[in-house]
Amino acid sequence: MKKKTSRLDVIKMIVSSQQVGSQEELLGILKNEGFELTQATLSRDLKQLKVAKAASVTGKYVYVLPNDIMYVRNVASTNASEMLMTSGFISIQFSGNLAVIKTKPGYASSMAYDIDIHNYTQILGTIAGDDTILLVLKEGTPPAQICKLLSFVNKDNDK
Amino acid sequence: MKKKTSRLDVIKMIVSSQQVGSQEELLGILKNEGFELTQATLSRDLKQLKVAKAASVTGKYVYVLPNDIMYVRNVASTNASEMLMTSGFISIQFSGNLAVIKTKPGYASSMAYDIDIHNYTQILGTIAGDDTILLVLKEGTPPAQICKLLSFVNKDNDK
DNA sequence: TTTTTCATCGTATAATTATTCTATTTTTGA
DNA sequence: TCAAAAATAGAATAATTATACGATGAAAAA
Repeated sequence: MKKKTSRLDVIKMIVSSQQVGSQEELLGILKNEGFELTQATLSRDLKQLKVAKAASVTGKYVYVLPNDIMYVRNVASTNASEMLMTSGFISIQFSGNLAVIKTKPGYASSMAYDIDIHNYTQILGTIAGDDTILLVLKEGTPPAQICKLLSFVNKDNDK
Repeated sequence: MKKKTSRLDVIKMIVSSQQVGSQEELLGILKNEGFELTQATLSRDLKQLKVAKAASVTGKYVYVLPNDIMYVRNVASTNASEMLMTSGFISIQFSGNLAVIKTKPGYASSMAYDIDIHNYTQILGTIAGDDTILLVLKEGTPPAQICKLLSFVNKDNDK
């Protein structure tokens, strides 16, 4: 009851915040959190939470929440924002599960390409004209998340 | 090599079109397709493909691809869909009342044209880039129906 | 050609995870 | 409250999957 659901919540938090490679390992972490349970119970918990074990880019198997199942974290994009920002970006607007990016003339297709190669799971695909890019977003993805992905974050001001 | 990559492709198609619950089971299906391999190799393949095993709504564990992409088998189907199947089709994904079709580079516009001329009432219109097509669907149209229209039907059975 | 390197894969086995069976606790309904 | 039903979980084990190791073959280098 109370105990179980709170345990499930903790499991979700652990799994989403660190790389857990086995149920034994997760069991140890839970123990530190004050949860005493066996591997059998944990297995049932994970099944209920629909947590999956998937290969990560590092070649290890880690547990992932159902929302992240398809998500491979490719973190080598520190310069991605720089690239985007310097390649004619003008604006981005959202409408439902679509986003429209305006660019300087001629910049759209190369910028769309830059977006494409990242294989963001939240962006199903892009179509570029000359100065406009249409992004089709995964359902339910908040605009802020897309902005963050594309590093269109407002770092200095809000106006 | 050639053999391995084609095998990986087949695995992707199988996993995306049917509910596979174990590597043994998948091994059997692959055998029917003419692939001889062991569970060890399959385990490695799945790791490379980043296929995950996750609990499904039915309470069973099934393998899932790292995204929602529906891969399609390239079998000749003699009708209008043959054209689609042989013209660079790669994958189709859905998001709300939109579908995004990925094609080989350069194939999108001709494929979109092929779709357009059918005047499907469930497809309001298409927009094509170089390797991506956006389909705007009539509201409420289930993805499966679109796949059927476009003859992306799952021919999953054991023959 | 010969050697080296690299990728692939099978065998056997280790490691991991799911489940059966049973016990205990909690909830429900009268 | 009390009995029945359902939920929860542990122990043991079955089932499943990953991997160490060695073998093989193909490509690359010498």
